[in-house]
Amino acid sequence: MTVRTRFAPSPTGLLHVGGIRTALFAWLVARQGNGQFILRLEDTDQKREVKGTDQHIMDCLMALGLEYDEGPDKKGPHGPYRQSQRLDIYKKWADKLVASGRAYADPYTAEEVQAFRELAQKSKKPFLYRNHRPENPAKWDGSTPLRLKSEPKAYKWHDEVMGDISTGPAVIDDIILMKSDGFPTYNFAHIVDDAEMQISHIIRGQEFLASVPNYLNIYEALDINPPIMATMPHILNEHGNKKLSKRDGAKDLMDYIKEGYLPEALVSFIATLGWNDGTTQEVFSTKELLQKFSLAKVQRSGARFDERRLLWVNGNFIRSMSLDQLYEKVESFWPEPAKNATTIYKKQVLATVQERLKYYAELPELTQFFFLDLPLDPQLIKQNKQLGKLSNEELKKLLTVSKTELEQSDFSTKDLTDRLNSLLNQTNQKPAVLFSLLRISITQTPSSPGLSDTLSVLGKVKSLERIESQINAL
RNA sequence: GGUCCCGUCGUCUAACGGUUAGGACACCAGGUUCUCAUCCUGGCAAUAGGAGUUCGAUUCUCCUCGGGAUCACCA
Repeated sequence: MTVRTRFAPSPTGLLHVGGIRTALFAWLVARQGNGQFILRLEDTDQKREVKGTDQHIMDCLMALGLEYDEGPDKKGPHGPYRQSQRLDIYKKWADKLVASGRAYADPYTAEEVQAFRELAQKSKKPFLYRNHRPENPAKWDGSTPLRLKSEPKAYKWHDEVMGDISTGPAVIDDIILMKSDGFPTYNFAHIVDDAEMQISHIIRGQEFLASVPNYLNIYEALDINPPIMATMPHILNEHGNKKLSKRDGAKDLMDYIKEGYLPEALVSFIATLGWNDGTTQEVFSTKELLQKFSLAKVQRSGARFDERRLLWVNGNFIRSMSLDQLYEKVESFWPEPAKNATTIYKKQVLATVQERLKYYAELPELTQFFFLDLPLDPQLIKQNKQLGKLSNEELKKLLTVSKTELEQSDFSTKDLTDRLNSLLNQTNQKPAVLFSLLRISITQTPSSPGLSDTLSVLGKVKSLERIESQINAL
């Protein structure tokens, strides 16, 4: 069997972590099986469609490296890959069902159906349209909905993730296949498309699980063998009480890319949200995922989205890069004043912050003092536990002595370290006092890389200049 | 409400029916000549509850409770 999986989003909004995980797993299954991964846009609801989101979806997949073999912008043998361009195909299959007596025209208005529904709710019974099925429906002319003439029965089926599932006949109903606007419903369209496109595995979110028995009924009516099904549990928001959604503050996946999260880190994090290989491995490269992923080990319960863990994973990837690699990735994230700095200088700066960078967008905050003189902030000294106790005169004295000593340094890290040690002896001060004072004087920021590294990279002229400014300000 | 799925540290998770219930994130404490970070060491912290099967249950069964999904001319 040729493995063919698909990602079939509707272009009605931005893609977040939950949606992309379904795509990732489908992609992994396709690549593992040497098969194809297909992108299909399910744009059958013109009202809900949001312009531009189709492109956004494609951009997200590309950003994460989830390349698809067939899709709206990629030719394939089973196109087109937009449902709105396949209406004649659905019509053909619908006619087949009409001909075989398994579909009929819905004679009621939406209001009438709604009245049935409310009646059922009042008597605390589940609403079933088939209880109102007309005896002699008119011939379907496309101006009314087309409904499945269902055959209620119990179903048992296997889900690659959820295991064996069984339901009773009560969940089977005459669901709508074609809407009165000529578009198919999702329920019908995806079955037709998956068959036409020879999809082998349907990998999708939990929201569809309850509808599977109805789908099985359609598959039978159409005489199609259902594909393998795998249902992904939802990713929940950080409170664990709701499925992740944009409205709940779930970030658009592109936002993470823009903030400088690595695609590989996002992939690893998303994959391990509800999946693990059974060992204690916490971070996976895409290559490793291709070797180790399996639907059978996907968790059945929903996982919460915890951004702190993503932060850790991302930092992990950043630290594992070579300086040159990192330098390349970080190019567009430098602070404005770094524009005129040399490559060599920027690389030196980058080396000092590589281990404290969690995502690229932090770079300006972490490094700006290397590129411009920040305004003196007296609070930094005042609020320091040790320095706050000293008088301005004492501080001045310490800085002056330090300046004199550092003026003789060649500003190599080695020499700086030696001279800083010697200064500790000369002034009889603890590092917590002297080094803090120097660090604050030079960076004017609450936290920064180590002192000798910072001095060395910043250089003799700038360093002494800043110490001088601090002395004058006291 | 009906139906379906799920329930191990705060979070992500591991544990052929036999483990002092393990790891990771987060958090806390200590160390790495200063801060932040990294790294190292240590700490906190869980089988939702109750029956049953069994010599023995996180694991199997049932009930209760809790959470989620779904019940649209949305997907």
